[in-house]
This record gives sequence, C-alpha cells and structure tokens, in this order.
Amino acid sequence: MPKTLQISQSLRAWMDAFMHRSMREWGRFAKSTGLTMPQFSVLMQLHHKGPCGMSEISERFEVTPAAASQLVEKLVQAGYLERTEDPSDRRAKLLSLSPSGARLIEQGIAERYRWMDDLIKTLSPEEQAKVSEALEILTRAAQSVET
Amino acid sequence: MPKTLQISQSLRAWMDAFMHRSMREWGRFAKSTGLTMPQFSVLMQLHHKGPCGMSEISERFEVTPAAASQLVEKLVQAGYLERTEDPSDRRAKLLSLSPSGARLIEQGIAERYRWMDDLIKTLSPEEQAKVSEALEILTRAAQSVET
DNA sequence: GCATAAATTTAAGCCCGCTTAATCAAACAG
DNA sequence: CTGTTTGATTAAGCGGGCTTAAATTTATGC
Repeated sequence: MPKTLQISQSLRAWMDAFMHRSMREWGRFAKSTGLTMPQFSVLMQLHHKGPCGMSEISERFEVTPAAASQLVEKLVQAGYLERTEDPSDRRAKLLSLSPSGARLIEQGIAERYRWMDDLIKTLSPEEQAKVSEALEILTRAAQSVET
Repeated sequence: MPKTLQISQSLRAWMDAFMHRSMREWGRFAKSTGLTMPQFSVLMQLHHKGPCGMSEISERFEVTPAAASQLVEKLVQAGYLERTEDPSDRRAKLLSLSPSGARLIEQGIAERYRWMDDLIKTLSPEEQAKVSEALEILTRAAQSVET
C-alpha cells in the first residue's frame, strides 16, 4: 500500500471514531444546558474566534442577517452573550461572550475532552510520545493550510 | 512539562482545529443535500454502525420512539433508508441505508476529507510515517475504550 | 387463551430556526 | 443637505424536531 493512501486511511479511521463520539457529546451537553445546537455553535464560535460583529455571524453560519439577529437575541436574553454598540459604526453591534457564557463553554470543553484524557492514559509512555509528536506535526500543518 | 499533560494538549489543539472545520463542512454538506442535521446524523449512524432497529435510533439519539419514527419516516420517503420488518420479531423494524443513501454518505465523506488529504500532501514522507503510526495507535485505543 | 408488555406509529401541539418583506437608524456620496 | 446604501431588527409564515397521549400490532407469561 502506498504511504499516502495508508496515512489517509488511518486519518479517516481516527476521525470517524472521534467525530461520532464528539458530535454526540456536544449534542448531549448542549441539550443539558437547555441550548439548541445553533445557539451553542454561536457561543463556540465566539469562544474560538473572539468577539465579532453581527454580520460575521450571519456570514459564518450562512444564514440571513435576520436569522442571526434572532439567534443572538435569545442568547443575550439568556445572559450568555453581550451585545454592545460598535463605537466606530453605530449601526453595527459587537458581540462577545458574557462571563457566564464563557464559563459554559469552558465546562463543555472540559467534559468533552475527558474521554480523550482517559484514552491517553491507556497508552504506554512510548506510544504517548509518538502520538504527541504526530499531533504536533498535524496541527502545525493544519495551521499553515488554514484559510 | 509532564508527558501526559503535553500529549493531552497536543490532542486538544488538533481537535480544536479539526472540529471547527469539520462541523461546518458537515453542516454545509447536509444543507446542500436538503437534509437537516438530525436526518443526516441518522444516515451517518447507519453508515457507521450498520443496520439497526428503530429503538436503537431512539436510544442513541436520546429521543422518544415517536420522534425516531418520524425522523426515519422522512428518510424513507426521501429514499435514503430502507425499513423492513424484522423476521424474528414482527413488531420491530430493521433499518438500513438504501443504495442512494449509502452513495450520499460516501460522497459526504469524500468531500469532507479532501482538505485532510491536501494537508497530508504537505508532509514529508518521514512525517507521514510518524503520523500514520500515531493515528493507528489512537484508533486502536479508541476502539478498546469504546462503550 | 388471555391479560400484559413491548415496538412502532399517528396525531396534536409547542418551540425553534429560517426566510422574505418591511422598517429604522446611521453612514456615505454627490 | 439629500438620496442611497448599509447594518440590524421586527413581523409573519413555513417546516422541522420534539413531546405526550392514544392506537395498533405482535410477543410473552401464566
């Protein structure tokens, strides 16, 4: 088997195994907080990329500005988001996670990665070293390919 | 830095980078097919675990049997799922991907992993070998931890 | 064989996300 | 200053997913 095909297959196998678990767990966690997945995704986005404007939400999620506005409105009501006027353009709004929103996401991340930590514990030290190195390679490559 | 912490961090970094891209792409693809995420998830589940009964859907997605039934009904109507009587218990139903459903998922997977293949191409042969080995270790570990 | 339990389905109703269309306020171009 | 464009919001309406409750069919225990 050619190398490139082989690694491609290992990557897919891992991603398949991981994605299923991961998406289910996000869903569960979101549900346990009373948030819907779209709402949760917005919080995740803010956590990942930092504060942004309303239009960025609408673009990133590929929905109309109206939809974005309604989605954000609910999160503001729930106290997870802060929506302030953009000083440089008073038509625009600036969105950021509230402390409570940030706490929620941190907690979700912690829960979500717990099984991965358990998984790592089952590896021998040599395996851990190999895995660690490989992941750094991948992450570096992913950053350089980032759009 | 202790090994276990280090690998845990590399794993998280990679997963963060990967998950965001991945979930967005699944969403896009699902939308392009006219399916909703829950519908799509059911197809994915079937693809991943093979045929199963109605009750398994309801358990796995943590929804009532009624909800599962309605969800499946739409997928059957759309021609992506086949629903047959379980010969060993005529109350139960057996669900499996139709050829068209299988094709859909294969295509989604192919599109979804394209960027990963591009990513792999940027690695040197030695890096590819390391990554490949590490991913096999992880996948094996994930399977043995599987609930 | 009969009462009970189990696997699904159907129907009614709720909330949510999304869209389009209309509205409003601020920015901008002449 | 005025007409236009831009960013956001609101309202109305559609379809989806979900739940509960009721109905149907098939298995099971005694």
